[in-house]
This record gives sequence, C-alpha cells and structure tokens, in this order.
Amino acid sequence: MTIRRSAPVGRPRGFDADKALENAMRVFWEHGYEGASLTDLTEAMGINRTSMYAAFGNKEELFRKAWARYAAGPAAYGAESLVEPTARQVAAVFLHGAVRSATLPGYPTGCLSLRASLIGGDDGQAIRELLAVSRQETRTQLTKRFERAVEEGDLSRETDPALLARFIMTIANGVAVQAAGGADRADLELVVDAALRNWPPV
Amino acid sequence: MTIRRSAPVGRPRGFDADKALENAMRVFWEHGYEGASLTDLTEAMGINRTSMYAAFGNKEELFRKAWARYAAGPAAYGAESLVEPTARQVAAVFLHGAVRSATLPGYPTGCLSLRASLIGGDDGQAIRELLAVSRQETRTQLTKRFERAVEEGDLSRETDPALLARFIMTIANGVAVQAAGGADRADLELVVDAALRNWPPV
DNA sequence: GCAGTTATGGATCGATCGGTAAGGAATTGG
DNA sequence: CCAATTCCTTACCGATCGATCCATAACTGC
Repeated sequence: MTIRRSAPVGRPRGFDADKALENAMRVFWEHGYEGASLTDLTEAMGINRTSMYAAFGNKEELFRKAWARYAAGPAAYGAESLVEPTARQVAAVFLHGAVRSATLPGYPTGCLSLRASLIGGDDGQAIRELLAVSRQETRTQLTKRFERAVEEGDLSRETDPALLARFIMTIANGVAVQAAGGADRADLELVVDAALRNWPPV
Repeated sequence: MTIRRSAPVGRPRGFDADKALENAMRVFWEHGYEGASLTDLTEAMGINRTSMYAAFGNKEELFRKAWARYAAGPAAYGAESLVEPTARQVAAVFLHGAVRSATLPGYPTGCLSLRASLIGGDDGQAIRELLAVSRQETRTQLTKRFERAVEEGDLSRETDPALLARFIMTIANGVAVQAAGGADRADLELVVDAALRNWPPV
C-alpha cells in the first residue's frame, strides 16, 4: 500500500500521481493499449518517461492501474446494476449505464475494455487476456444474478440465465461500438429502450 | 486492371496473388491494421517485403484490397439481407449472417471492420475513417430499406427506420465483439433469436 | 553542513516499425 | 546468344517503439 510509516525521505514528487493516472486512462481509452505510445502517455500525464517508470513500473502496469481506475469509475455501472431488486431493473441499469459510460462528455467514446482488447500484436496479449477475463467475470456475475432471480420467482423457471446475461452483454458491447463510431447518447438510449421493451426476451 | 494485352514479358510471378491476399486478409482480421506488422503479413502470404510492395503497393493499399475481399466474401451478408422481401427477414438475414461471419470455422472470430477500426495510433487514421464510412453506409442502406418497408405497409407508419437500423447494427456489433471474446456460434444464434423475437422492437 | 534517499531531465539503448535500393534470377522477343 | 523486362533475395534506410543510464536537483535525518 501507499501508507507512509514516517515522514518521506528524498525529493518529493513533482506531479499529482492521481491526475497523471487519470490522464493516462484517457489516452488508453482512446488509443487502446498498443496504440498508446509512451510519448502520448507521458505528454498527457505531464511527466517524462523516467518519472512514469518510477511511479508506475512500466507500460503494462500503468495500464493495469488505469484499468482499475476505469472499472471503479466510468465502468462502475456493472457492479451497481447487480444490486437492483429485479432482473428487469438489473438489465435496465446495466444497459443505460453502458450508454452513459460510452458517451461521457469530456471522455473518449465507447468502452476502454473493448478498445484495448479487440486487436493488437504480441505485446498486448497479456492485456487482452486480462480484459477478456474481466468481461467474462461481468457476464458470470450477471448470470448468477439472473439465476437468483429465477430462484426468487422474479424470472420464469424456463428462462436461461446464461443466455440472458449474454444477451445483455451483447447489446452493451454493441452500444460501446456504436458510441465509438459516433452515435450520440440520445440515439443509444432509444436503442436500449427498444431492447428492454420485451423482457425477458425469451 | 490486371488485364494483359499480350504475352507477359519478364520473370513470371512466383506466388498466387489471390491466395496471398486471402492470407493477408486473415492476418488483418486477427490483428487489425496497425497490429499486423509487415513481417506478420509477408510470412503469412509466403512472400517477402519487396514482392508485397511490387504486387500490392504498400501496407495501406494491401489493407484496402483485403477489405474489399472481406466485404465481398465473409461480409456479403450485409448486401444480401437487403433484397429480402420483408423487414423482418432483412433483420433476420442480417443478424444471422453477422453470427455466421463472426464464427466462421478456420477464420478469426469477430468482424474485421471492428478489429481494425476501434483503436490505434496516428498511422491507422485513414483506415479507421474508411471503415467508419463503410459501416455508416451499411446503416444507411438498412435505414432506406426500412423506409421502403414503411412505404410498402410492411412496417407501421409509427416505426422509426433509422432507429431500427441502428438497433440491428448495435446487435450485430455486439455479436462481433462476443464472438471475438470466445462466444460460440450456437450461443450467438440464441442471442439473435431472442433479439428477433419481438419485431419491430418499437 | 553533510550523508542518504528519491525525483527529474536528457541522452541513449537495442529492437522493431514501414519502406526501399541494388543486384542476381528467370522469362520473352529478337 | 543477347537485350529487355519483370520478379526475387539481401541488406539496409530513418523513424519510432518500450525501456534504461547517468548526472543533477530537492528533500530528510543527523
């Protein structure tokens, strides 16, 4: 942890590590992992390479920290949706959260996870696996939440929780792609409303 | 064009340009535009750099030719769907075509357009714009097709053709992402069936 | 003030990027 | 056999990649 047991020794850091990480997150969000060069990153962070390596380790660790910040911030809708009382509300909060997150004013459009994970050379393989696991976890959590809804009688015994979870994830992913392609928030809200109009879909 | 007006003069080409382009398409499909290095490409094509430049121009032109091949092959479902007699069948052919194209045995999963266009540095900007225009054209064609369906009485006067087109595109994009993330064909067919269960969605 | 510690700035590392120059190899027409 | 044309092989170009070295600056404890 970053807890200091006594007064700091040595030259104090000349930049705000939190703001630097925020700006690094935005660069990764826009250009992906391999598409974001260290020059892009350090310029946006307002520091030079050496300071970045001293503070964050290397490019991969910087991404992991930026990803954690993203998951706890713009992508927090995933965890927040799970505590909704009904499966329908879970789906609604998740999808509308995906729309809002993908169209945040002042942020890159779309989803950091998708932008950083779809493609790349050999360098980004570890990152792609990290993000793939993360998306799979989100899908698993949705599946378990819908299983609970079946047990609670909220959903019919005939519904397939795993299919429902994949259905929701598919639309959320599509929303992210559409947002990255320029679709605005209002249009995507209409799309999500249309998808939620029949619930459950099976 | 490649039409020869008389007998070829000089050393004959030592490779099959069509097969080389096919293999280049697969590499772009898997790694995207910037993620596919010339080393990756030429190794898969079975030729060296010089031969590639002589035959295809440069990396960007190679991608454009690979993209044309992709649009006419695995992504032909887009154009094929438009000639279906009803809007419902258009949507069904489009979405099931997206599923099949994204889960073709022996090919990379997902969609070449998305993999190559979501992210990247400055180099791939022209390619991203090309693909963005292409996806926008697909959406426009779907919109016009649904407008025709409204005129023909196939769809209600109250339906919004543009919204329907974006709805279909969103699900197709989500399918591509899911496929790239490992979802198999059977699962995605179920997702598409679920989405098509209520039609039109608004 | 001095030793110890940490951060910064600038130069630079080897590897790889897309792209190319030069010369030999293979073919056709004379 | 020879000239002309085209393709292929090898080596290389400048630029950029992520990462690091080293000298200097700024701070604390003694």
